[in-house]
Amino acid sequence: MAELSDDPLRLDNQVCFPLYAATNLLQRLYRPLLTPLGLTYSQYLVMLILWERAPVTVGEIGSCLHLDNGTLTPLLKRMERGGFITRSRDPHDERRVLIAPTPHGQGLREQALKIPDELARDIALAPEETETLRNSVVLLVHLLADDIARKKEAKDSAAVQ
Amino acid sequence: MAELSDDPLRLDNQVCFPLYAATNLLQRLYRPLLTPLGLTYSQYLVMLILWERAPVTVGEIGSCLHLDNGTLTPLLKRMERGGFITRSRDPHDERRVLIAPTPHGQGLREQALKIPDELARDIALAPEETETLRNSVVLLVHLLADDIARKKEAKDSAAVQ
DNA sequence: CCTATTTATATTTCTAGCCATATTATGGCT
DNA sequence: AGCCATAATATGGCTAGAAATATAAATAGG
Repeated sequence: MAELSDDPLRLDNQVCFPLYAATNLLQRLYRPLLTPLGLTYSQYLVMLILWERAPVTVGEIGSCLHLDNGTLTPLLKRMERGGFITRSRDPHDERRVLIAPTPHGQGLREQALKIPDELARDIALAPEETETLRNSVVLLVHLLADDIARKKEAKDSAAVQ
Repeated sequence: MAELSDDPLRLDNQVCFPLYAATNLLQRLYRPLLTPLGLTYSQYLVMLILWERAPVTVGEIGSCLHLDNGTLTPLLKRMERGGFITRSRDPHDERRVLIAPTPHGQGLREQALKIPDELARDIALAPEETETLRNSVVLLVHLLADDIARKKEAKDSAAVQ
C-alpha cells in the first residue's frame, strides 16, 4: 500500500497534472462567459493587457502572457479580423507591430467587468484560500519562466560557438 | 493607486491567468524530457494511467484526465500509430474501446521513472510548498469538475423537455 | 420481438500552442 | 554605401483541446 502511494508516476501524486486539469476546466468555465463577447480565453487575456495600456508590441504581449510568437501572430490576426484590435507597424521601427484596441474592443471592457464575479461564484474557494493559491502559483510561474529563460540562453550561446 | 490594484480585470489580480501560464510553461519544461520517449505531455498522462491499470476504456481515460472524446480519439490514434498502445473493441460491449499498453509502451515506464526527479530539480519549490500547492489545486479541480458536471446535467435535462 | 432511448466512441470544424526556420528591419562598423 | 550581427515578427507543420453532430451498439418498455 505504501508502495503504491509513494510511486512518483502515480497520477494522484503529481503536481503538474492538477494544474493541467484545472487550466482545461477553467477554460471550459470561461467559454460561456466569453463567447457572448466573441472572445476566446487567450484573446481575453490579450484584451486585459490592452485595457491596461496600449499600444503594445507583439513581443510585449508575448512576455506578459509567456506565449510564443508563433502562437500570437495568428491569434492577433483573428482578433484583427474580428474587429477587436488594430495591428500597425511602428513608424519608428518597422520591425515592430503595435497592437491597440479598436473602439469596439475598448467598449467590451464594461461587459467584461462582471466576469470575475461570475467566476468567483463558480469557483467557490474561500477568499483566503484563493489568495494562498494565487501566491504559490505566481511564485511557480516566476520560477518556471526564469528556468526556461536560463535554458534558452544556454542553448543560444551554445549555438554561437 | 488603490484604484489600479483593486481593478478585478488587472492581469496581476487574476487567479486563472497564473494557472494558465504555469500550465503552458510546464508543458515546455516537460517537452525535452518526453520527446526522447516519443510522447507529448497529454500522451504521457495517458501512459501514467495505463501503467497503473489496463485495459481501460476511452471514457475512463476521459474522466480521469477531464478530457473530451473529441480530444482523446485522435490522441489515442496517434499513440496507436506510434506503437505505444493498442485499441480494441470490448467483445462484451462493442460500443467500448479498450486501451492497453504495448510491450514497448509498458517498457517506457522505466525511463519515465526519472522524469519526476528531473522536474523537481527545475521547479525548485520547497517540498512543503509543493504539497500546499498540490492540495489547493486538487481541491480546485474537484470544485471545477463538479460545477461543470452540474451545468452539463442542467443543460441535458433542459434539452429533453 | 421491436422500436425508443441511452451510451460509447468517432467526426468535423474551429482555436491554440510550440518548435524550427524564414523574412524583413535596424544598427554599428569599416 | 556595403556588410554583418542582431532583433521583431511571420510561416509551416505538428499536436492538443472543445463543441456540436453523427454513428452504432446496448438496453428498456410495451
